[in-house]
Amino acid sequence: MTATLEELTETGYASLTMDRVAARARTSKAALYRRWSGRAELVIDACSMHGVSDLDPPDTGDLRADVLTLLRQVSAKMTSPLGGILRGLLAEMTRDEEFARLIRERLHSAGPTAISVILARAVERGQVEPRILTSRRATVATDLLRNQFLLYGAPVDDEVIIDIVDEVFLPLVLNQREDTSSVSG
Amino acid sequence: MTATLEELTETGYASLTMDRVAARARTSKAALYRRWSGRAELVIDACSMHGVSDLDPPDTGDLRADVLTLLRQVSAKMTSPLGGILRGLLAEMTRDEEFARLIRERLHSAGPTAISVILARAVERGQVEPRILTSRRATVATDLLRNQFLLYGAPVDDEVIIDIVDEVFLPLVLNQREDTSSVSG
Amino acid sequence: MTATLEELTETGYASLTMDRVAARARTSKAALYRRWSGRAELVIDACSMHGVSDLDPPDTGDLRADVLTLLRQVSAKMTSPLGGILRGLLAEMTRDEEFARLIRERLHSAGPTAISVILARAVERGQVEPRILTSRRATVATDLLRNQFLLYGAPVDDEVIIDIVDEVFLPLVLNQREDTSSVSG
Amino acid sequence: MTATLEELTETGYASLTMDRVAARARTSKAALYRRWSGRAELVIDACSMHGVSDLDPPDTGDLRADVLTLLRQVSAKMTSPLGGILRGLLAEMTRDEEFARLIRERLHSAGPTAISVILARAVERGQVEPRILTSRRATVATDLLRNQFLLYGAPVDDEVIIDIVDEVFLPLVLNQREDTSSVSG
DNA sequence: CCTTAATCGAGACGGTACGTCGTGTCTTTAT
DNA sequence: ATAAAGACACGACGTACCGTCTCGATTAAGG
Repeated sequence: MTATLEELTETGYASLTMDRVAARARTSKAALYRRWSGRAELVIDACSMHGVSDLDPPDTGDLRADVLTLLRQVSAKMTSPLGGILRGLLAEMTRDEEFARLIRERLHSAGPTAISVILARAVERGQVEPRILTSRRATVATDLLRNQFLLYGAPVDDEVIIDIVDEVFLPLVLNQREDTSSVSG
Repeated sequence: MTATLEELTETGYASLTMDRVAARARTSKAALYRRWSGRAELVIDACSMHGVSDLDPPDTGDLRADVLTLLRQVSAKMTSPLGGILRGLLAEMTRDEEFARLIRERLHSAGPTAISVILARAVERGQVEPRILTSRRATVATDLLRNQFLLYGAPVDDEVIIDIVDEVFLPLVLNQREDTSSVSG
Repeated sequence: MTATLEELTETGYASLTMDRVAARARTSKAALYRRWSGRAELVIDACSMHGVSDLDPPDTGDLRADVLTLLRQVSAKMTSPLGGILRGLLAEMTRDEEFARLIRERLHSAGPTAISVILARAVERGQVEPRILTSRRATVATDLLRNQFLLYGAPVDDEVIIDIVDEVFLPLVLNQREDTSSVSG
Repeated sequence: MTATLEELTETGYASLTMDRVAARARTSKAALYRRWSGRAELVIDACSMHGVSDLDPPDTGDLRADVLTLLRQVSAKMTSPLGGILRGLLAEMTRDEEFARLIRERLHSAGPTAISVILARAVERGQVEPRILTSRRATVATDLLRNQFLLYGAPVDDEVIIDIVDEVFLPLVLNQREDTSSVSG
């Protein structure tokens, strides 16, 4: 619903109310509750409909540049109201497991999906070993960025992003030869 | 306030109300608002007073064992009401930067503090290079665990914890010689 | 609202609270505030709906008897919770002129209306001159009774009522012939 | 207490709070409660100390002029915060009879006292029969004025005051000869 | 002159009511 | 028959005063 998105961008997730969404949409609360069971569901749907967390994975031919670009994109997204939305939804995951699953599906697929595309290309170029794609190392960069955002807010300092990439991500995913040159060099 | 903690453990952060805390403490809402400016401040204080996020860093003589133990302790903590509290407070960090800072100080110091103690001992044993202590790599384990908890809830699967330690943490912090022996050994 | 009246009769105007009225009516405070802007408006409406200040003017064929009966009826009414209500509303007339007007319309019409009916019949019988009906003398009895109640409380002594009628009211409204016989006789 | 009077004139009786009086007097609420048992007592004392309801009975040599002047003085008083105070105190008379008595003594003596002085002089001049002094007729003018104020607020229209005097008061108190000359003349 | 009392201001306390807001459901209108 | 508009019961919010009570600090009186 476009009214929902407008409310989200104007007042943020915490201040969004069903009343206001209904009023702005020139409809009734009952209509909202017919389609969504509550605030969180409404917001999730509004976000995923609008492709809020969609990212087009950069393709520069260089893994490091790709990852840096991706993280900067994610950081920029979090600076928008989406940051507050993510916080709010994480808080509401305590309600039930079903709802938690829904949130994960709709909101947290973006980063991991994009990073796996980037990594897949690096694997094709021989920079990264294929087994990395299915390991925990694949999502370390986005995971750390998300953690950084949640604790320290957005935008994430570019130094932190570079740190995550050069100090943690690249040493973990680049294959041996690259690894040694990067870490010990 | 002990009444706050009782409410937190019984009904969780999301369901905690000032009215109930006041009633249980046999005091008045006014008294609560005199000391704390709202629900979040009250909870933060209650938690930090009670040392909710205090951890005694394990000391087994083995870095891997220490870290595994620590992460399991943190996971256990998050399984308690503290998990919901953390989620709620992260959501409320949008209010203002001052409040966000307060939350970071009171709640997120535990993990990093404990891991740095563990790492310091590993440095003394020669397992880890001193520069790691001040690098981003030091907190990678707790950061990833926190991220895992926030996305997937508690308790965190022990396999995930082991994965974080063996796939990410140890390769990043152990020096070359140790690295090969530990990971490939 | 019947709940309001019950509260009024049980605890009086001063002790009536919106919370209790809402609770007793098995409704919500919000519903009360939607219809009435505050305690006073609620009470006014409750009283006038229930015809609290309605009086059926006595018709004995004798002006003196009629007026005595009326004043005794009013005195009896004031002895009920209505007395406290009147006091409370008079105090709240300071709020604004609009509200003051409302109170006058709803609560103070009873006495004057009844007395004018009584006087009109006396006019038909030739006991009272028609011009009295529109003069200040018409309401002297009820005005003095009200003043007496406000200063000295209810019930008003029957001697006072008789005094008001014989010493003040009748000498003022009875026509010349009657006047001389009554006052100087 | 001067602070009480200042509060009364600035915010009126209804808005007067013990906290503010204490703050303005640079003293403590405890000190107030040591001397007075509540708001009403405090206000009564403050008023009677300051002679708020003191009136100096006019002496023009003419009963009608005296009474008109007196009523106009009273009306002027009621236009000041004293009007609201009177309303508030009348409302609080429901508390207990002892308190009601206190209010009557302190606040309602002014009008009646002054009018009896005026009437006494008229008796000396032979305009009024002595028995009037102890009858209900003596206070009719002030009683009606008070009633008028309570119902319709202050200031009381001068026409009303004149009406009370010429239509009600004088016909009741002037002796026969004066009566006919005054009313019909 | 010092000490002990008493008194004071300042203000926190437990309560209670306020009036507002948001929720999720249920009812009324008016197509 | 549907859907907007909105009333409804519920309950938490944060504020304001109430009247009481506990502090130190400042006096004042007594030793």
